Amino acid sequence: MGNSSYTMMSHSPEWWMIFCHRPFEPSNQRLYSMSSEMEVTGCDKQTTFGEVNQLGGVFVNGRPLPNAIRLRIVELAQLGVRPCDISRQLRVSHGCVSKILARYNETGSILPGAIGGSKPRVTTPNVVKHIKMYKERDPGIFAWEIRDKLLADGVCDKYNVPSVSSISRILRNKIGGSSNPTPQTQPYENKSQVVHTPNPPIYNQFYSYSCPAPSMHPVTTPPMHTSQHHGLPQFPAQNKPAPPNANCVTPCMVRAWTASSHSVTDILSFRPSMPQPVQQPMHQDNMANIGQNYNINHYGMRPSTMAPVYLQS
DNA sequence: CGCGTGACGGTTGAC
DNA sequence: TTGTCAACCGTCACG
Repeated sequence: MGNSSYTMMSHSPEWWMIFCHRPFEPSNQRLYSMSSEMEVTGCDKQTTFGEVNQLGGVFVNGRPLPNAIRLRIVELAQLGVRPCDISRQLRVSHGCVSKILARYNETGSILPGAIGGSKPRVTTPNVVKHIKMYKERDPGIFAWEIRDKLLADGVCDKYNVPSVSSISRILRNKIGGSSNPTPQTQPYENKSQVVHTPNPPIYNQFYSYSCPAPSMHPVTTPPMHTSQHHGLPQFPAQNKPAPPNANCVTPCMVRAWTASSHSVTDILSFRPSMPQPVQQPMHQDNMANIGQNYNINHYGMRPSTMAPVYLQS
């Protein structure tokens, strides 16, 4: 795979911040030791990690690019910078740039998908309850009819409606219909309850790499005060009410299997030209170097004429 | 030359 | 506690 191996115990976003500030180093060589920086940042002291791609950029195999880079990619694209130039400038493979921009175009989110874990179960207690109710009302009802009713009644949507076979299994195992005489255990009963929101968030933009189950307590968006979340640039929601589905703002990785609500405009609080906030995050200098090519670019992104507003961190 | 895409090796987290 | 599985990741090479 990559040009060099790495060893590290964890990939906290802090080290990305360090990477982001490192000057370019030649490719095809093992990365610099991180020990001193890690001590400074309080991260673990494992040394040397990361790989270098053909462009000289740093990446960790299997791990998403840091949000700062992802954000930067979208920002540059919005400014009309061609993907190939973004790729070269940020030293990210063009495939990755293409992927991130395509995802952004499709979902409005710059954030990576949910890594690991299992797909949320669709046969939640509520769904089972409704299936049971349908069956009681009409013992001769077919599974596909139940499926249609779940959709029609809004119990499920097209993304989380159980399959006909799942419904049949539920009828067989949990309701014990006479036509389904093979009771079996239902391994997923009372397991993770799917929180059904119209647009479940993917991650907090400053997701950490491990966190407790996120779906238990959706919370409303609090004002984002001073935060030390991993040192990534943060963006206030000032002048902008919390999006209705921004129900997870805890700094944790949230599993979601549909589109995200964490659009760039949710993360970046674009606002009309006004005095810039005092604190500027990383990469601000780079913005000055971008040609003012305010055309709709290849990805159909309208370059923003508003300045991204960053939170103090 | 720019870009989309799939294979690949890797990581992650629920089960 | 450990292993499995299926999701995701970014890079690379190809067309």
